[in-house]
Amino acid sequence: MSALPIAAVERDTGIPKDTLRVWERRYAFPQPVRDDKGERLYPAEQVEKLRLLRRLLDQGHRPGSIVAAPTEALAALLEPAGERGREPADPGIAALIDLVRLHRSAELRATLQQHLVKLGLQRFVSELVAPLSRAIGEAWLHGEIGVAEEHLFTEHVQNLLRSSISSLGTGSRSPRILMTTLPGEEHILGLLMVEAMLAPEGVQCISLGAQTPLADIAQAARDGQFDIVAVSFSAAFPARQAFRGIEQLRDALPASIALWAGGAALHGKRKRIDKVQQIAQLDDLLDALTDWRKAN
Amino acid sequence: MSALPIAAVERDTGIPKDTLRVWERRYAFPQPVRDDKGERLYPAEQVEKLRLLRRLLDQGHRPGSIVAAPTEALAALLEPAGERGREPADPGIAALIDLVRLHRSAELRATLQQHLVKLGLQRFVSELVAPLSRAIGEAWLHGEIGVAEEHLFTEHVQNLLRSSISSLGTGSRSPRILMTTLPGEEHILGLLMVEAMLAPEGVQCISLGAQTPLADIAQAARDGQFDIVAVSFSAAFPARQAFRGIEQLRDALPASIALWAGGAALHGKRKRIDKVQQIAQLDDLLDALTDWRKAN
DNA sequence: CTCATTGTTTGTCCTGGACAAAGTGTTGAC
DNA sequence: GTCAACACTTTGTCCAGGACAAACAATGAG
Repeated sequence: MSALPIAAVERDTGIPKDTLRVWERRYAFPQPVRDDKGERLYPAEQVEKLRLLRRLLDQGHRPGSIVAAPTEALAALLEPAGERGREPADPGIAALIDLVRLHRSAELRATLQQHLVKLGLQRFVSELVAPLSRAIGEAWLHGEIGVAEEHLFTEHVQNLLRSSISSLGTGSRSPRILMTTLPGEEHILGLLMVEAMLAPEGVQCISLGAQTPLADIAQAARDGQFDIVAVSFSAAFPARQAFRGIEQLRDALPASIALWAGGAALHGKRKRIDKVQQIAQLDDLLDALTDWRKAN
Repeated sequence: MSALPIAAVERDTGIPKDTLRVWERRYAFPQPVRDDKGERLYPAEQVEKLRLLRRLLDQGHRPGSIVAAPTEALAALLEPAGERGREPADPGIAALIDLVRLHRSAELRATLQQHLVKLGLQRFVSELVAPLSRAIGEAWLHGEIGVAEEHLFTEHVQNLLRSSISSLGTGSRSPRILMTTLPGEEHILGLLMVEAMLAPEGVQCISLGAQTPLADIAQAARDGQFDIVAVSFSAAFPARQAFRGIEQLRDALPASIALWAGGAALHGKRKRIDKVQQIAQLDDLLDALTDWRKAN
């Protein structure tokens, strides 16, 4: 557990091998030990710093100014965002985060269930789950919770959303929507939130889960006579790759099928793509749906 | 859609860039075109052959004898396995596969639901879902269904299993089991099947979903006072990597916490690891559970 | 301030070499 | 004939160091 080979570091941090080597050459960090074969072995604390760097890059920092900096200076860089962006957290959300942090599975589930019943599915998603996931993401960004806790949270919410959606039964009205994520995007919580917003409106939502290759999406959309294809991107997904993927998918789809794209990766970027409906917020989904139904 | 850069081919086929280049050097295949910057562009039909090669490798063929061979010869190689291994398929399973192939979502769901009610959760999993997933995997291997259809099937089964498990409520008896997959393994159907087998026995199952880093698993297992950690591996996961991961996880866990490992990746390999309970079949889970309860 | 131009940073790709681990085949003992 | 030990071959992954276009920042003109 003390030192990892380069392939493991790539998997754990999401930083490609090539980039790890070029950083070492240019910025003198990381500086892995070498084993008897001369291969790189990254000590745990350097991997930790690499994870931190990844977060900072996602926040918009540039490698030249942070890779070589000492770890303490980097930790400080995370703070401003914390102070600036952190609203006086909703007490309900703070309580839920505590449950996650303390591994109180049973209570977490019960509390979520309670909110769900009180708010109804759509408001539960847009008013609680969405800000809560953002808060969890931030807490992870600041090292306040671990990966396991984040996974635990995601699982519970997924279970809740899936069973709510299931109990609604298959929608019967148009449009028919095919939902999935592109290759490289494994997070499906966003997708489920979309489904939870739309299913109560009688929409026929079919999800393919994560990472469907472009060609297969297009094929399935035609075969299944769908009206709309919806894809979602988490904050962790590189924005450029997202836009490239959306453009390619738009080209692969017949003009008669609409393409909806949303998620944290697209926020803040003002880039627009022709003939693609970009969804900035969950609530916008309902407007987009109304528009579509008017037009068809 | 006509030619893909090397990074896209890696994503689509699962074959690493390094391997693609070394195959080109050694076996004169693939032979990508070069763009004006001198970078490789893989024509669609070569990518198709690469996908086929990937399937054959998973079946146990070796690169030296298949990479250079013409596509037609390779297609023929897939047949024998089909003829030899294919039992006179269970009519129920064949009917379900047809529903998947034809994108009959509503009927698929209804039929599955029907089987579930008839068989009960545990038999539904061990007698229907397990052989069905194997059959789906084979159908994909032989190109009879696409990625989208496979995803569709997985989603439906997941929804069904998750809501059944949810409706059981949290178990109250010991042991407490923490379930997840290791980094690189994104398939969680196996995990859900395990949970579905154990939850009716009153076991407290907590799932972290896919790809939890080793260190976080160990941490969470200690923090949550779990008795057992269970990990699963799909057929697509490379066996060597699985064994290495299991060994590392065993070392990271305190001796008081048991480690259970199972899944298609471990089948056929007779390798045993000390102090790890290897689960060959789903039914063995119940025996393992009985053993654990006797011993504790 | 807005837009176009120039300079810098940065990720990804390239070549060709190396080597250990996994796999295959052979030999010899029982 | 079966099994274990050995040598040989195959194969994936790593390495170094160079190159370049796309993204980004800085500068200057209208």
